[in-house]
Amino acid sequence: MKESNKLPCKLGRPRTFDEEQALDRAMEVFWEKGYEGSSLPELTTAMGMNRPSLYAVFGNKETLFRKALERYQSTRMNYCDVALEQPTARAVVEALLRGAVDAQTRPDSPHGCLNVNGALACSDEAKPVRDELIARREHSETRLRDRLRRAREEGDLPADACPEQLARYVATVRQGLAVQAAAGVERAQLHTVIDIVIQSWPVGKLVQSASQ
Amino acid sequence: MKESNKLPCKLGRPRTFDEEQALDRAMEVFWEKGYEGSSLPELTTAMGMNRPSLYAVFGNKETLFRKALERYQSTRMNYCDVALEQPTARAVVEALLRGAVDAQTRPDSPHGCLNVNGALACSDEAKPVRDELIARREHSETRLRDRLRRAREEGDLPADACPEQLARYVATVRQGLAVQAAAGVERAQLHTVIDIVIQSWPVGKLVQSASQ
DNA sequence: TGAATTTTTAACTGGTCGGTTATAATCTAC
DNA sequence: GTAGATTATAACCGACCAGTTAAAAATTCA
Repeated sequence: MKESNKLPCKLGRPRTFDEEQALDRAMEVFWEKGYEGSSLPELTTAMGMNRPSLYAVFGNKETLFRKALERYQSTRMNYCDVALEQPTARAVVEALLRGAVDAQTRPDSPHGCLNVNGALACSDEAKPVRDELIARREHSETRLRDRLRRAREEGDLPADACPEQLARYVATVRQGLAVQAAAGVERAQLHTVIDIVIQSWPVGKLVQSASQ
Repeated sequence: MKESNKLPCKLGRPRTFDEEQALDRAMEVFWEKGYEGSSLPELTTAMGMNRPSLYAVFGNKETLFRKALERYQSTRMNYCDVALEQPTARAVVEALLRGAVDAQTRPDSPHGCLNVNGALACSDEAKPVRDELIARREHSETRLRDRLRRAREEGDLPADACPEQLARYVATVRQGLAVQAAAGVERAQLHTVIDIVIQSWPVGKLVQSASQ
């Protein structure tokens, strides 16, 4: 059984590519064109490697995509951990949204979020990867929900606040921002959207009575 | 010049399909699988017609998609006109968002919004289609912005409110809801997201001071 | 009946898809 | 220098893609 040893052996002809850099390039192609919109010739060209090497190192297109997702998580979504450690729920939400917008509008990367761009609607063949993306977005929402539950316990949110609902709300805004970023909306404009969310945080009876 | 006469002539072999119904089926396929994820065999099967007829009646895949977009606008986005005629900005926004969620979570239709699902990230070949969708979403946002401007003139919104920013915010939430709906989130849960938006509307200095 | 018109059917076109195979090139270890 | 290991190159595979063509079938009108 010939298992793909990822470590480039010292024996044999040397590789002409760096595995991590190649994965970054693949991530960017998927990010910009989606899973189905990315062809193998595009991927191999961007990655600076030939097709048999791609299959030897990364398996196939789907496993390459999943590894690109992992890479995206560890290099572009690292603001999430920082955000969830903020002292207040309000600061958590703001850091999460502003971090998302900044990551989604970097001039040196495709715009939008790979976890949304990768596959939103797709053919039956691509549905496993779409479901993977859905699961990742849900996981992110779950982490926020748990953090908001803690905030309520700490008195940082009103006792009648609903962490599930608030997390769903923030996740919705975040995904909406991703759609806008993918469409080319400027970073500054997206931050003004976050201003509105933050101005009215936390949403509860206090705000409701004041705004009426 | 043989222009495609859409009207089925009384002469010749009769059609086995209804043009409007066929377009509805095509719309649903594009809605569920996106422009690139929809193949011609899938489309012709769903539409109950053969390929030469499809080309004779609808042009090609891209023009079929654009006609499906028109059909979507006139049959599934008709809540927009009603929403924009609501008496207050708050009622406009609520009708717009609730109408969107209801249209995006109908049990007899694909979930999500065709204007987002159709093409978010795609290959170079499909970019004209993607740009058409972006333009349609922008147009929708522009209509809301104009309505909010009117609301400010009418004193329905604070004088220091920013219609552009508010419209962008609502559009962002709306597109976020579309992503969530496409992922299979329940209608009721999405309505609770709207509850939050509406509770804190209008967002302004009043709310800001109250929430702090 | 038969000519004209339109649609259906089925096969075909060149091109691209993801994935594989065989061989040539390039390295280390001995 | 040579054997063994690994990668690069290029051609190939069957399947499917969007789009077209040619002929058969079904209708109306004369």
